[in-house]
Amino acid sequence: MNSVGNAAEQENRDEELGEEEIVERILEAIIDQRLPPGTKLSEAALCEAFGVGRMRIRQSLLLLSSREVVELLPNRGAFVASPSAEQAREVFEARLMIEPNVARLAAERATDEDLKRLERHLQLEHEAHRGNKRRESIRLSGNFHVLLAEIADNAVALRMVKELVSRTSLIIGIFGSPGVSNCRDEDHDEIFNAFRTRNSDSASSLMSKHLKYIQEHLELGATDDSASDLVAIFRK
Amino acid sequence: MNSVGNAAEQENRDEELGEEEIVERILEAIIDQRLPPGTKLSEAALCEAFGVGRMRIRQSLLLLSSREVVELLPNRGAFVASPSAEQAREVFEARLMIEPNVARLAAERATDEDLKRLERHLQLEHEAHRGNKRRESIRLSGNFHVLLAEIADNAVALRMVKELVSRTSLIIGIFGSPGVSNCRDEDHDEIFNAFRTRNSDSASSLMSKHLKYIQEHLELGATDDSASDLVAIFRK
DNA sequence: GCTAACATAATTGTCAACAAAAATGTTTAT
DNA sequence: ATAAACATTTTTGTTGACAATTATGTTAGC
Repeated sequence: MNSVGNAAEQENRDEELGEEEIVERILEAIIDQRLPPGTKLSEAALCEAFGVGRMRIRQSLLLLSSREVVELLPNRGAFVASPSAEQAREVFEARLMIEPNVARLAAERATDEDLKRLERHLQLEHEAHRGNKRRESIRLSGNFHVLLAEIADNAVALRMVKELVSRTSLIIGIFGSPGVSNCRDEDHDEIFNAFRTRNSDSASSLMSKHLKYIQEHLELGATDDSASDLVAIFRK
Repeated sequence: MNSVGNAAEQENRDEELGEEEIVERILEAIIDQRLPPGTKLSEAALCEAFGVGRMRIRQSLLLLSSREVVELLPNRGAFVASPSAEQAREVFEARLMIEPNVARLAAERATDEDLKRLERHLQLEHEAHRGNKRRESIRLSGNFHVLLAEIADNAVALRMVKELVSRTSLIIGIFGSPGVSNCRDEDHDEIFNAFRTRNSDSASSLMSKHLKYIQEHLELGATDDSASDLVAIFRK
């Protein structure tokens, strides 16, 4: 009926949803690419989808826009952000600043329990990869990076990595090669090996190479402006 | 009359204020320590102060809370955040991840015009320092770091540095030695010299040392929880 | 005099109606 | 037939009133 999602109102039994949950749900859908860049997020549709009042939705969209994952145009409404090539470069530049350091700290601080968590996670990644389930694969790939930030045990860095990973999902959706899953899990495996041997320098530099690899396999430089996809699509 | 500010309604002539401006104004007051940590930000007072409706204020406070500079307690209202010692450590750890890299990039990318801007800024810092004007000094010290992020020309990093600098102002207000201004401008001068000679490695490592210096001159480890300041104050 | 229960006031959270703007569809004139 | 002007519908933005919760002040009981 509406384009946002047909899993509506299955959560009505549990009283009401907080805005934090709504943000998380929408974010998840964006990361999974069920909500591709440019999608209109109409307030009415979201109200029905989550069974909440307009105010909640409005706050949630404002929060999402503050994370740069939703664009809020005055009197026009909310849209899933479609990052430009320039923004994509900035996101990766920022990731290269932060995540090698996060990986280093995580390698230093990981407990045995953390290593087990990582191992379980990598198994899931492999299964999703072998099963050729693209959505699941992208989601888990991103989650690996978030998991490292959790292990690094720094809430500030965690928030930043979460935002950068979300935006990267959008970037891959726009500039990524259609068939290929962009994080190859061999890279993640290598990083995990550095963790097992407590080689934090190695973890850091491997993360650096990994991010550069992802960026180099994007097709930046082409589609200049995101004015409207239609004009780009229908000119040969 | 109200505790928030007596410079009320001087902006009514220019139609209305957008939430972005309100956020910026409140943020500025927090950075200047005119709004110390823990201050209640009542909606009604802010409405009067800025001459806008309650919705604008509500949105602004939500935005500020998403930047971790305002704490939003359900049914209790908004308060200026008072970071814990643990959070302070996390903020500086994050700054140490990001800002040395920002300084390196800025040193590589600075135009002649940028160098002039930096020089002018350092003059202002010196004047504020000599004039013993603490507020202005803190504000300008923070602004130096933001200025580097602008020169580095990365919007993502700029946003992060802005947030981290804001939170650092709160941290200094809580854990800083009362009399001393925490950024010594000699450090900033040295970093600027690295810029002049285009020594980006030096800029990076100087920034690292600078941040460590600031952190070491805080008194972390003491006041564990920020339950309520009063109980801590009135127990001898 | 001190504590607990109650009543009052103030503040925050929510909703529904209304206003404003934009997108869409229709008519009309050239 | 095309394009501009107008009307309609849809969607967003804002205001005000009301409900719910918390804070404060008062009284009653011990």
